[in-house]
Amino acid sequence: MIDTVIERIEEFSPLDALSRKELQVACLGGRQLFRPRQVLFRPGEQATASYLLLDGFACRHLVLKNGKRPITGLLLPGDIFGMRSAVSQPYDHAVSSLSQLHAVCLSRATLSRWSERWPALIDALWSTRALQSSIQAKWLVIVGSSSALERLAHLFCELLVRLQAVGLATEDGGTLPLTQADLADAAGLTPVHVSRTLARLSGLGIATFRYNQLSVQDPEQLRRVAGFDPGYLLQPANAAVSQIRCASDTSYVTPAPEPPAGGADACAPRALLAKRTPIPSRPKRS
Amino acid sequence: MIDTVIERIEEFSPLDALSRKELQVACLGGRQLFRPRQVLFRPGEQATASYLLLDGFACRHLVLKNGKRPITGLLLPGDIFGMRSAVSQPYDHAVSSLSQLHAVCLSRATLSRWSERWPALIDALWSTRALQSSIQAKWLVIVGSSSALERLAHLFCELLVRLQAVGLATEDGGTLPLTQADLADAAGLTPVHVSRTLARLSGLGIATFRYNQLSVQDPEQLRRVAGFDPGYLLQPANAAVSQIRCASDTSYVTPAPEPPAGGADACAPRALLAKRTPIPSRPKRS
DNA sequence: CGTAGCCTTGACCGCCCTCAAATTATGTGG
DNA sequence: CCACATAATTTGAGGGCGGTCAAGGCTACG
Repeated sequence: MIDTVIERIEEFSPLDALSRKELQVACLGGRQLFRPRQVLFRPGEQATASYLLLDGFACRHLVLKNGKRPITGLLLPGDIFGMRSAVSQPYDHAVSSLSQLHAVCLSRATLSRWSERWPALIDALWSTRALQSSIQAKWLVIVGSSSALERLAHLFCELLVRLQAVGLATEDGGTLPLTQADLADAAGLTPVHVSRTLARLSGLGIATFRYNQLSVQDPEQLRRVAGFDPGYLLQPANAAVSQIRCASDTSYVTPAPEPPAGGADACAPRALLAKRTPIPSRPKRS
Repeated sequence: MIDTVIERIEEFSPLDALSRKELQVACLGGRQLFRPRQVLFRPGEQATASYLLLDGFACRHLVLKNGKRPITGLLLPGDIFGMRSAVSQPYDHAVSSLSQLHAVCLSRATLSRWSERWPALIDALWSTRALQSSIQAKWLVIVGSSSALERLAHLFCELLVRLQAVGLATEDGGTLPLTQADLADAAGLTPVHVSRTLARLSGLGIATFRYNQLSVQDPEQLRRVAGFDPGYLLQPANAAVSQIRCASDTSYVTPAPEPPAGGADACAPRALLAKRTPIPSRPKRS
């Protein structure tokens, strides 16, 4: 498992032999076991370390006063959490395990050491975090604009693609250590309605989810129902890095053909010139 | 307006006289006018500059095949957009004006120059961007777990706080250059239902929204209905900076009392020791 | 074999969507 | 200033999706 996880991380930023070795050692040494439904981070907490998930599922979530537990992100093997907090920012949400899981503890000291000696390693870790933000943006769109069937279908598509990246699924299915209540909280539905919707998905001959096993009978149909476009999951080469990297690191700001000097640049009012089609002011829905 | 916007930006990262001057000059020189409902950025596009909004509203949004136009973020005076794209990443959504607006064009060359000479300035700009991500996370929770009344109330609360930061509103109201259709797309509702819900908000004696004017009769009640907690809008001093800044910039990773050396750190399995209360496995819903 | 957790099923209902039409701003040219 | 067109909002009727409450079945595990 460790090796697949590392391979996946390398897809974000290539690692030389030494930094790969460093990561492997950390994985073997800092490994920890968590039981299901344990709270790993609380809101307001200042993390002293971040974690790299090796196996099992976790989630970012809130606990509201009305008892709801909205899940804002699912964490899968290969994902990292506690990164921002380990740097400086206190948590504004909670992280909890959904299944039993193994995670590697990366202390702030370790991160600090790595960032001096193997920046590519840190870049890769930040990139996986950036991907999580991208997923969150997609969730906002999905939850705000689609039906229960579409939401679950989309969630399944996403999870399968993410799990395939670490060899834990095919497009025909995989193991999802989630309850229907977890799916409900992630999709903004109730468990009861998740149950009914899963029954419908199954009845349509598209996919079944039982005993933590997702089996997709008709992958193409599943993607069509979900309106799934995997684009947001593809880490655009090194681009994901720059998304997070601070612009004051000039090595990432290509100096461009030299500014025309002076205060204000000769910046063409592109949008005004380009006279583009306006937004359809009130498009018909569905 | 320019001065209030700059003052607000300074709250994220203090500027010395020179960089403030630089920003002022840019604002005066690179200023551009956009008409309402113009597309400023398209998905897939590679921006050549980013923009600082001086007055008027804009939004980040998508246009789906079914005709829906989910709004994933509202851009207010003092907000910045095109920042990531100007650095490297192509856009994955669109940015459009909602009202007539003025924005300052900051070319990549300008950003590059600033990041060399006045990193604090760039930090401040990135911080405002980080705040937008934080808002997006909150929207995901709101859209996924609350009613139309709560969503609109929450949106109003948020907009008022954000506008107060640039002196464009009080807690009793302000001007929102938005249509009900815009509110609908931002809240994941239909315009028809927004109309009804606004009528209800007004009927309850809480707030009225007419002719682009939001008037809050009972601010306390509005916040209560919304379940509004402004915490996510407070830029935690300099913390927002680090949220984006790459950890490989070691000046932001406090070196800590020195690692115990060696590969794996003596990292206590905190969560296992701390035997915390598990997540309420299936809490009653409101 | 009993208990607890998870899932299913049914009945009921309310929120919100859809379609459609009327009404009220807003803007433009005469 | 009025006539007209367009956009925005309101209102009504009807219906479906998804929530709520509650009971019963299934699985796992001690």
